[in-house]
Amino acid sequence: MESHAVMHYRRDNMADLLRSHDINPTHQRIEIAYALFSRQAHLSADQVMMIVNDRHAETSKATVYNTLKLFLEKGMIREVIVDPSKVFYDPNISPHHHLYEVDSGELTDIDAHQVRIEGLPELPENMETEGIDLIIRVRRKKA
Amino acid sequence: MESHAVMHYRRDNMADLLRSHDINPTHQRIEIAYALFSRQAHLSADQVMMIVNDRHAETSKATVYNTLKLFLEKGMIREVIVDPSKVFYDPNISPHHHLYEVDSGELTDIDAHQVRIEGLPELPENMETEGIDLIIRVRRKKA
DNA sequence: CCAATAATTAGACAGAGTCCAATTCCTAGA
DNA sequence: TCTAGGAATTGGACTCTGTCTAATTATTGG
Ligand SMILES: [Mn+2]
Ligand SMILES: [Mn+2]
Ligand SMILES: [Zn+2]
Ligand SMILES: [Zn+2]
Repeated sequence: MESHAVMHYRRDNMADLLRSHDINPTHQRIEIAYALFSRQAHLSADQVMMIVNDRHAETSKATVYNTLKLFLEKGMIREVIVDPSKVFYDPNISPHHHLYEVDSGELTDIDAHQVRIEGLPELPENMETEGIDLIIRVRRKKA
Repeated sequence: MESHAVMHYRRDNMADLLRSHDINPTHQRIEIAYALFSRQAHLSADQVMMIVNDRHAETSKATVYNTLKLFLEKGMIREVIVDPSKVFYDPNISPHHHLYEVDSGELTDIDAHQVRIEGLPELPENMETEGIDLIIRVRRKKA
């Protein structure tokens, strides 16, 4: 007996997920959300574009970028900045860090609850933390 | 009486600095190193380009990019990936983290010695850490 | 001084992301 | 059911960062 069922994201969950983040569900938005959430993977805009238009073209580049930005603003996804050439979008919004394999570009999640960061300096009074990004850059040992 | 004199980088230090990193000093490389080290600032390639060609054009875009990459390979500078649109180059190679003011793009150093990061998972046997990047993203409090 | 090598260069090119005006879609009300 | 108007989508031009290449220029050791 499982105490926590693994969340499965199906296409027909997407409209509710979108609405719960104050986003009007449309065909394109549902497809883009489904690309990210069904895979639970870190995808670039270009990868989202290819996934969504795999069978037949139906979503423009402008819409992919508009939509990812909208999801971001509404807090439905996160962005991960590790590769200087492209942004990755992350359907996992729970507090977590990243392990980045620099050669392959593979990104792995690290639960933030098991990590403690201590000794950070106080922020100036008029500043507030928006987020703390911890990235472990790893590479395959040579030879 | 100061126990530690603040390091001042002058144009005529640059050739030795370059040589100490196994880099052949040339006019362009000296100018680019001087742009970074005299300011001790985090600069984008484009900013370096503008600084170096401020008085009169003498260094091409290709050379700026070639040279920054060379400095990086030789471990003379670091790169900082926080902004999705451009890389920052950092003349400070001592272990440190970054505070990033997302609205202005301003980057501030945080000495790594005063920060402890605990609870990171073990790496797979065939992997090695290349670096740990900790970025505190802050924004000005609204109103 | 000369030949070999190293460094620089202009400019073409590529990829990520933005922008805009025109079109299409959706929905609330009549 | 029809329609007006706001919301969303679109193609494609555009910008910006960074790469590449073949030609030129600078440096160096003999
Ligand atoms: Mn479809
Ligand atoms: Mn000069
Ligand atoms: Zn993640
Ligand atoms: Zn720094």
